This record gives sequence, C-alpha cells and structure tokens, in this order.
Amino acid sequence: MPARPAAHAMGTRSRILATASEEFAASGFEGTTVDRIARRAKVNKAMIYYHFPSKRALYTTIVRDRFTAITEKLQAIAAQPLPPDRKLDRLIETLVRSIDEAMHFLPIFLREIADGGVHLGAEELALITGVFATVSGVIAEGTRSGVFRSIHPALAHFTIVAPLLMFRATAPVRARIKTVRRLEIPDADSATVVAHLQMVARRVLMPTEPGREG
Amino acid sequence: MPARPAAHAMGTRSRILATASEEFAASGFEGTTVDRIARRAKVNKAMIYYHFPSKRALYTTIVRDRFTAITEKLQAIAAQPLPPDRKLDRLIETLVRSIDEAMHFLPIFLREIADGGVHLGAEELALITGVFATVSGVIAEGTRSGVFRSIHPALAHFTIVAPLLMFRATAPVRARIKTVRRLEIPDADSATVVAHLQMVARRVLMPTEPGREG
DNA sequence: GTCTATAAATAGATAGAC
DNA sequence: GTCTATCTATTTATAGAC
Repeated sequence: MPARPAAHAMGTRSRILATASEEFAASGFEGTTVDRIARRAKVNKAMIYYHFPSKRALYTTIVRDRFTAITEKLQAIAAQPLPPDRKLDRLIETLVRSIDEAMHFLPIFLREIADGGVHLGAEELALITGVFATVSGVIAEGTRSGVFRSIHPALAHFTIVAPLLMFRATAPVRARIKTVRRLEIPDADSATVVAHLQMVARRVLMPTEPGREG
Repeated sequence: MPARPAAHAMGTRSRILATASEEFAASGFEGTTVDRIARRAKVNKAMIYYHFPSKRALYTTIVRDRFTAITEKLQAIAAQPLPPDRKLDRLIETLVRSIDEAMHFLPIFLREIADGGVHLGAEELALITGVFATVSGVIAEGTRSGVFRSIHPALAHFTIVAPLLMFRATAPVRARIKTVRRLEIPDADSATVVAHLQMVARRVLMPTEPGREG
C-alpha cells in the first residue's frame, strides 16, 4: 500500500477499490472472495496483495474513504453562517445526496452495524461520531436559540437519519417483494425524500406542542 | 428436518436453533461456521445435518420463525376495535417490545436487507410485507377517518420503524464509540423510545399544519 | 439419534519468475 | 508492477459405525 504509487498504478489501485466496493456491498466481507475481486477488476490476485496488505485492509480503506467524504460535507454545512433550521434543512439535503451518490455503500454500512463495529478502528469510529456530532450539534444550537425544542439527542438524530438509510437500503428487498406481489411498497425520488425528512424534522422539533401531550 | 421429531430430540433441535441464532447474529451467514454452532450448542456437527438439510435451511428456519412471531402480534393489534391513533400507539409499543425481546435478530435482519433479500423466499417476503401492510393500513385508516393526514405510505412507515431498528441495532457500535470517547451517543430505555416514536407519529401525522409549509 | 472420520471444494495468502 | 503456480488452512457436507 504505497502512499504515492507510480502513475501507471493509480488506475489499477482505484479499479481494485471500485470493484471491491461493489463486491463487499453485494456479498459482505466474508462472502466476498479476493479471487472474484481480481477477476472482475481484471487484475491478478497477487496484484491486490501488492497494493493492499490483506483483504481486511482493502475493506478498511473503502470504509474510511466513504466516511471521510460524508463527514467533511456535513461539517462544511454546520460551519456556515446560517440559522439552525436552515442548516438542518441543508444537512438533510446533503445526507440524501450523499447516500444517493454512493448507494453501494449502504449495505457495507448496515453490515458494519450488524457486526457491532468490530472492524472499525478509532479513526473510523471518530468519523461516524462526527456525523452524529454535526447533526445533533445543529439541533442543540436550535434548542439554545429557541427555534427547536429540547429532545433526546440520539433519538432526534436517528429520527432523521434512520428512515433515509433504511428506505434506501431496503430498495432491493422492496423490488423483490414487488415480484412476489401481495402489496407494493412504493419508492420515492430524492426530492420527495428530502421534503419528507425536512417536514419530519420541522414537526418533531417544533417548540409549540400542538396536541395533547405536555 | 422432521416435522415432528421425537420428544427427546426437541431439546437438541431447539438448542441448535438458539445457538445458531446467536452465531448468525454475531457473524452473519457466511461468517458463521457449522463447526462452531455444533461446539457451542454441545452437539455433534452431524446432528445439525440430521435436523436440518443444510446450513442455509437452518438459517431460513430462524428467519421465518421470527418474522412470523412479529407479524402475528402486529396483526392482532390492527384487528382490535380501536381508533387508528390508539392502534398506532399500541403498534409502536409492540414493535419496541418485540425488538427488545429479540435484539439478537436485528443484526440478522440488517444483513438480510444488505443482501437484498436474496435468501428470502416468497413466504418470508410475505411476512415482511405483512408488517408494512399492518402499519400503513392503520395509518390509511386514520387518514380516511380524518385523524391523520395523507402521507407517502412507505416514508411514513419507515419514519416510525427505521429509527427504532437503527437505534437498537447500533447499540454495540455506540458502546464501542464510548470506549474511544470523543463524544457519547446516549442510549434510551424502552419507555423513552416508545414515547419518542409515539410523539413522532403524532406530530408527523397531525392533520393541521403548524408552521410554514402548505 | 448420535457419533468418528473424511471427502471435496474453496479460501486467503505467498514465492518467485519476468 | 504484473504474472503463474502453489501452500496451508478451513469449510460444508457425507459415509458409515453404533
């Protein structure tokens, strides 16, 4: 894993990374074979072990790169001089766009959660924490300024992020259900998802209580 | 896989099922070895192949049993003579209780989603669809009677169910984050989660628009 | 129903030529 | 940097005794 490989190797390395992403997403870490990555990336298996010390290191590189990209985008928004409710709207837009641009990463993320994060090092855990810190930080900002009410920070975070992740992640299962056809679970485009999540955030964080609860 | 094994075999069979559940939850289908299930269940490996035709069939049995249990509980509530908003509150209570009683099933479910449901047959897909149909059916009931507004059925469903699944499923990762400690992502007990989700459902489905949107 | 022993296939990883 | 060939370990699954 040279920090700066020769120019003609870049294509090979990134082709390995791209193919491995697809394979890990489709089959999981254990279900993915290095043989298959090599065949599909049209490189020799030994080339993979030239660029990466192990199958696990290849996997970790993919996870870290993706977490870094998303975390940086979100933190850039949180740093902007905007009121908290506008920031949250923009965070939601960016989250939806990030997921839709890298849908292949969702299965990897879900399996990582299922594995209890045992393959995540301090660096990757810090990046995940950064996403939570950014979203819940903007909500806390709004709570302080009075535009949002006070709410359990983790539940607030998951109320916004989890529906997005699960709705997008379940698209293949929903497509399979459609073939068995007892009832269709409809899909939704990006704009619809963004508008829905922004509406949810607004209603859930709205300070004035509309109904019966105290 | 005898439909009705002899009495003294029941203990063995259910011990295999219980141990296999834990193993599949902890390591995924590919990551779980039949050897390890046998060792931990204190049965011989050949016994597993006596009771189940294959590793895959053992896995499918576990998935189907759990889906059946949850689906039946939810449908019993939907059939009760209650107003839709009360039904939804009870569905949420039951969902939280079902998840908390069978936390080991969450990783299995997440990985199944990540796999695109390729291991799910028509029967299992129908059971999943049943959960969606029950929740969104109660919401549609409320929409017709005017206590709920009209909303994208799948997004409504995932807005309620996804935060629960993700919040509970991420507990181990959040515990790991705590050890690295840059920021703590707090947990919540069952009552808090139930109250939160009921509040979310109420606010999101509330017909009168409180804020700026149309 | 339960065991021992083993077949048969496949995996991750490496040696070494070019 | 890239390849061929192979080592070593592990896996699912089965045969056959008791």
